[in-house]
Formats: sequence, structure tokens, C-alpha cells
Amino acid sequence: MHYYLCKKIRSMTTEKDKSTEEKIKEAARIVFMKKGYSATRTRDIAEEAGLNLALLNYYFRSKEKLFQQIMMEKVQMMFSVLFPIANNPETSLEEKITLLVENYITLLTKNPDLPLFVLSEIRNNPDHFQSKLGINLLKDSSLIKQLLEKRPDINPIQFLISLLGMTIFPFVASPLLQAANLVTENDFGDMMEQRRKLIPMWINSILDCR
Amino acid sequence: MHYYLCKKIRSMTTEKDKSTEEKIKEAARIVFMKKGYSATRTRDIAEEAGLNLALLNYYFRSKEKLFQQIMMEKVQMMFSVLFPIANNPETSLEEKITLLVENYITLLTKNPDLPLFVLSEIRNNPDHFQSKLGINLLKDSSLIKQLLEKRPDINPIQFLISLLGMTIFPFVASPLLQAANLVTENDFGDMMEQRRKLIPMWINSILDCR
DNA sequence: GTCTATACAAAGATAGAC
DNA sequence: GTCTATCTTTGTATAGAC
Repeated sequence: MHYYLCKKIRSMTTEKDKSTEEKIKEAARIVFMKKGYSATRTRDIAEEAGLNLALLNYYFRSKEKLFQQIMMEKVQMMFSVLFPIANNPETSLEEKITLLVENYITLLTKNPDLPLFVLSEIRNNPDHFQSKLGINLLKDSSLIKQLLEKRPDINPIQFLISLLGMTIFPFVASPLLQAANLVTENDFGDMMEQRRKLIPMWINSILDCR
Repeated sequence: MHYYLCKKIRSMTTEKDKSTEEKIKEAARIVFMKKGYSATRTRDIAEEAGLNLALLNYYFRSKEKLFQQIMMEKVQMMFSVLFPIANNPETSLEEKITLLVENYITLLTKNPDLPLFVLSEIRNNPDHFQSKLGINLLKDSSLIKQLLEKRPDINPIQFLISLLGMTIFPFVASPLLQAANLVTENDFGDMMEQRRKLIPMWINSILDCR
């Protein structure tokens, strides 16, 4: 009988079966992230997991379903930085900016492929991603309010996009930057470390200077 | 006999055969850009071109070869804005900045999928892209010199990445920005029009304000 | 040069033994 | 739960008629 029909019962009785299911997910993360959905073969995932191909279907029913789970994880990773910081009413605007930059650089240094993966998979196949990430979880945020308070003349969305662009874009563009001989692979890490200070400094120039 | 063996002769004799070959390329641009290399089927391209599948192989030998031609075109489009502007010694730094922003926004408004396509295909399959975009065509550019002259304390590469991030990132991220309810599809065009003024203004804040 | 038909390989999914 | 073997679909490439 197929796994997905008895998942509930299993998870109530034994808590020890992380192993195989999690192994497959682990492998799927690696292969999907590296090659994208279409270029990934289920056989690659099975091999990466050191397991048999049939297990994929046993646990996840199809390539598509497995992918959707991984995809959701990754989208959430991307927003798990932005949403909590933007919505914390305890921190100042300056603190929020610093935190956003720091946390994104930390996250993306560990997962450099994350943004390009998420962005390109959404564009290539929008059906994979019909989710609706909490409506207005950002538009009503403390961050937006503080921005409007400080600079009512600036569109906060435009501002936020610039901040995210300065922070996230380098990771998205790094292969091309290297092709254009702007950066070597070695430099890149150092540069991003410097940007932890640089971006907040420049952002403050924009906000304070008039 | 196969086309690629007699291409030279043909192109010397008749100049009228744009039609079929160009139709295939046209279709390939559309389909590859929309779905990426792996998700594209040669049948899709043939259908999009209103032609038979066999013609693809007759004219381009393989899917791979056809793709490489399209890919090179697209990479060149991306750099055809940056390189000439950066290397023009006649314009001032401020003019260069304005031109870069204007020209990229114009280009990408017409081709919104361009950057994500180029970036993700390079990352997914680096073999497709072993090209060597003129070494140091940027490092020795007039743009870099002018930046160093004005602000010797700023790393010009870091600066350039910020400028490109503010300009190009919105196009890369627009599906996600829409998912996060930051922008609607309608707003997006207007926002990018506003950014033509906004980005140079902000960039000048960074350069002038100390 | 263009088409139809088809060969051939790759990849997703499943059946059934253990 | 896990494996081997196999079915089926899909996709690239080619042969050969016109």
C-alpha cells in the first residue's frame, strides 16, 4: 500500500522514520537547487539519496509533488527574513535596515543559489506557485510606517526594492559578474562581507541627505 | 544534404532565405525565454514557428546548438548597454549613470524576462556559456576611472553592483514582489518609469553626501 | 527545402517479489 | 518499506519521399 495513505498512522506510532523520507528531501533540495525542476531527473535524486527510484514515488507520489514541497520551503526561507523584521514594532528604522542587510547576507552566503532558484522557477512555471503569502503582510508593516514617517516624500515600496536590490542582486548576478571579470569567485565572499556595512551606510545617505 | 554543410554557398547566392531559418529562431526566442532550456521541447518551437519539427534539425543540427545561438544573443543584449556607456570617455560620470539607468529600463521594459533568463541558464548549465566577454572591458573603463577620481574611498565595483541592483533587480524579482503584494502587475510599469529619475537621484546622494 | 513517418533514448511512474 | 524489473510517455534526431 502506498505511503501517503498511511502517513498519519505512522507518524502517530513511530517517530523514528525520519531517515528515508528525509534523505529523499535532502537529496531533492540539492539536485533541484542545482539544476532547476525541468533539468532534474528523478533518477538523479534517487542516486544522490543513495536510494532506489521507486521510493520517490512511494513517499511523494510524483516528481511534481516532491518539488512543490521543496519550493515552498525555499520561498519561505526568502521571506522569513523580511517579514519578521519588517513587522517588529520594537525596532527603529535604522535597526531594521541593518538587520535586513545582515540577515540576508548571512542567509544567502550559506545558500547562494536560493534567490535565483526561487525567482526563475516561479517565472518558468507559475503553476508551481499559486500560494498567497499573507496579503498585505508588508504593506501594513511597521517598516513601511516608519519610512513614511521619516520621508513622506519617498515611495516606501521604491525604497524597499532598492534596498533588496543592493542586498540580493549580487547573489543572483554573481555568475554574470564573474563572466564580465568584475569579480573573481574568491573576492565575492569578501565583497559581501564589506556590504554588511556599506549598504546601510549608503541607504542612510539616501534617507538623510536632501 | 544537410543545410549547415551548404550554408555558405546559399548565403552567397540567395539572400532571400531569411524566412524559414529566421522563423525558427524567432520561435525559439519566445519559447526558450518563457520556459528555459530544459522545459522547452523542440516540438514547442516547431509549433510556435508553424513549421515541421524536422526543420529544426535541418537548420540547426540540434536543440543544444539552436539554444546556444539564442543564448549568445541574449547575453550580448545584456552587456550591450553596459559596455559602450562605461567605455565612452566623452561623457561625465553623472551622464553615464543617467544613461545606464535609462537604457536598462528601456531595454528591460521591452524584454522583462531577459535578465532572469540569462542568469538562471548560466547557473543551471555553465557549459552553455563558456564565452569570455572581453577581459577587463570594464575594469579599465572610463566609468571606473571617473568613480575613483570622484570618490577614491569607494570601491567602484561595489558601487556599480549597487547601481545595477537597483536597476535590474526589480525586473528579476517582479513575480515575487507581486506574490508579496508589494506591487500589482499594473503598478509595475509606472514604478519603473519613476525609477528613471529616482535611481540617479539616490545614486547621487550616495556619491555627494558625506 | 519541406514534409511524414519512425527510430531511438531518456525519464516518470508502477507492479510485484521480498 | 525497499528493491528489481518493466510499462508508458515523451522528446530528440533521422531516413526517405516529394
